[in-house]
Amino acid sequence: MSDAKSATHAQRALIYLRQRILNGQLAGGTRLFEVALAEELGISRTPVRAALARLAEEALLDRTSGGGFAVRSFAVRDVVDTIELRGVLEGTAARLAAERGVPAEMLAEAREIIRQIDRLFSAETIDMDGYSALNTRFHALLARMSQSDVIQRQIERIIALPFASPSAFLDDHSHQLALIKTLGTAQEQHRALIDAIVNREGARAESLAREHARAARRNVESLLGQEAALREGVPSLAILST
Amino acid sequence: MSDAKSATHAQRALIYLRQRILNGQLAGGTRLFEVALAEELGISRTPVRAALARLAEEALLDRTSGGGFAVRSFAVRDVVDTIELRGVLEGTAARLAAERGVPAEMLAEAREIIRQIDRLFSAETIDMDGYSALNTRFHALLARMSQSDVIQRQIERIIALPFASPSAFLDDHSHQLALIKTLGTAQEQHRALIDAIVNREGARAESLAREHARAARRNVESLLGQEAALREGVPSLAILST
DNA sequence: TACGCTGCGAATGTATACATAAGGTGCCCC
DNA sequence: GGGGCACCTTATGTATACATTCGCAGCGTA
Repeated sequence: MSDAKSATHAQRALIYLRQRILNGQLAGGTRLFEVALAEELGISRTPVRAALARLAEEALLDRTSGGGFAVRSFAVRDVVDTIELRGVLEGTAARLAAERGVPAEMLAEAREIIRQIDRLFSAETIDMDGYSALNTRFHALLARMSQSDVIQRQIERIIALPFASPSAFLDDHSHQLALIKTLGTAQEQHRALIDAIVNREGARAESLAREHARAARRNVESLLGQEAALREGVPSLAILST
Repeated sequence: MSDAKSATHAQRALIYLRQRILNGQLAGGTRLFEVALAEELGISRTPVRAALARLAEEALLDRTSGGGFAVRSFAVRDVVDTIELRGVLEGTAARLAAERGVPAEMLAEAREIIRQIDRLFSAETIDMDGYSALNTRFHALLARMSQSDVIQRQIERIIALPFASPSAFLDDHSHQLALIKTLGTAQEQHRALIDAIVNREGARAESLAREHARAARRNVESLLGQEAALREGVPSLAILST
C-alpha cells in the first residue's frame, strides 16, 4: 500500500488494471487470472474479483466462457465505430435538447464555457489542459441538456473509453498548428450547436453534434496513416490491438 | 439447491433477483443488502455479491455511494427514452448497413424472416409466440448487418431491458384487433427497411428504423393512458416506479 | 434548544481454506 | 500408432471469520 491513496484494495486494483489495459501493457485477448493478479498486487483474490467485475462493467474486459475474464480487443474499426457512436448519442442529446427545450441557466453555462474557450485562444500559446477541461465540461453539459438520464448515462459510458472521449488526441502535440486550426472549427461548431438548440432546430442540432464528433474520427484516421514512430506519443491509441 | 437447475449459486441468485426486479416485487430505490439476501437464499455473501455486480452491469442496479447496491428506478420517461434510444441505435445499424453494404446471405436471411412472418399472418389466428421469435430474429439480424461489434453490443445491452425489447408489449392481449393492424404496419416497415439497405439509402434506412421503434413507444403511451386494471396483464411495465 | 461528540451497530471490505469443475497431459489399451 | 480414459493440475466457486468504516442515535454540554 505504499504508493496508493485509494481507500480500498479493490479500488487500487481497479485503477492499476485499468491503467495497464489502456496502456496496452495488457494486450487484447490476454486472460486475467485472479490468483496471479492477487499475488502481483499482494492482496487476496476477493478484491481482485471485485476489480475485474467492474472492468467488465466498463467494457474493458470480456467474460470468458469458463467464468474468467480476458482483456477486450480493440481494432481500428472498433475505435472508429465507438467515436461514431458517440456522435450519434451526442446528436440525440442535442436533438432532444432542442425538442424539449433547455432551461436558461444551462444555456448561460454553455455560453460561459464558449466564452472561456475564446479567451484561451486569445493567449500567446494555447493552454491545452485548460482547453481539454472546458471541452469536457461542454460535452457533459450537452448530455445534461437532453434532460434524459438514459441518454446521459450512455454517453458517460462511452466517454469512459479514453479514445472515444471528446478530448481524445488533444495530447498529440506533433501537429500543433493543424491542431489550433481544428480547435477553431470545433469552437464554431460549439456555437452553432447552442444556436440550433436555442432555436429548437432538432435536426440541425443532431447533425452538428455528429459532425463535431467526426473531427475525432479524422484525427484517428490521420494518426493511423502516419509512421508508427509518430504514434508513440499518443496514449489514447496504445490500447489498439494490432 | 432443490428447485434450481443453474450450475452455480451465483447464477441462481442472479436469475432470482433479476426476476424480482423486473416483476416490480423489488421497487425502484430499494437497497439490497448482501447479508439479508444471502440468508433469504440460503447461501453465503460471496455468490450474492457476484450476482449484484452482474445486475449492476445489466443496469438493473445502481451502485450506492457507500459501496452497496440499490434497485434502479424506472420512471415512464425512462422507458420512453430507452425505446427512443433503441430506435436511434437500430437506426444507426441500418444506416451503417446501407453505407457499408451487406452480404447477400444476410439479405436472404432477412427476406426469409419476412416471408415467414407473412405466412403467420395468413393463418386463422396469429401465433404470437412465433411472431415474437421471428421479430426478435429480424432485429438481431439488423444489428449484425451494421457489421459493427460496437453497435451490436450496445443494441444487445438495451434490448436486455424487457420493456425496450422489440417484442415488448406483444403479450398485451387486450386489443387483439388493433394489435394485428399494428403488426401489419410493422411488417411493411421491415420490408421498406431492407429495401433501403439494399439500395444503399442510408438516411432512409435510419429514418425507417427510428419510426419502427416509435410503434413500441406509442404502445407504452397508450397503455399508460388506460385504467390501471388494463395494465395488469403487461409484465413489461411491472418495473415502472410509480 | 441546538449543536456536537462519542459509541455502538450494521454494513461492506478482506483474507483464507476448502469445494468443485474443467481442461490438459500422459499413459495405457486396443 | 491412434484414440480414449483417467488423473492431476489449475482455475473459479463458496463459505466463513475477521477487519474496517460509515452512519446514526442518544446523550451531554454550551
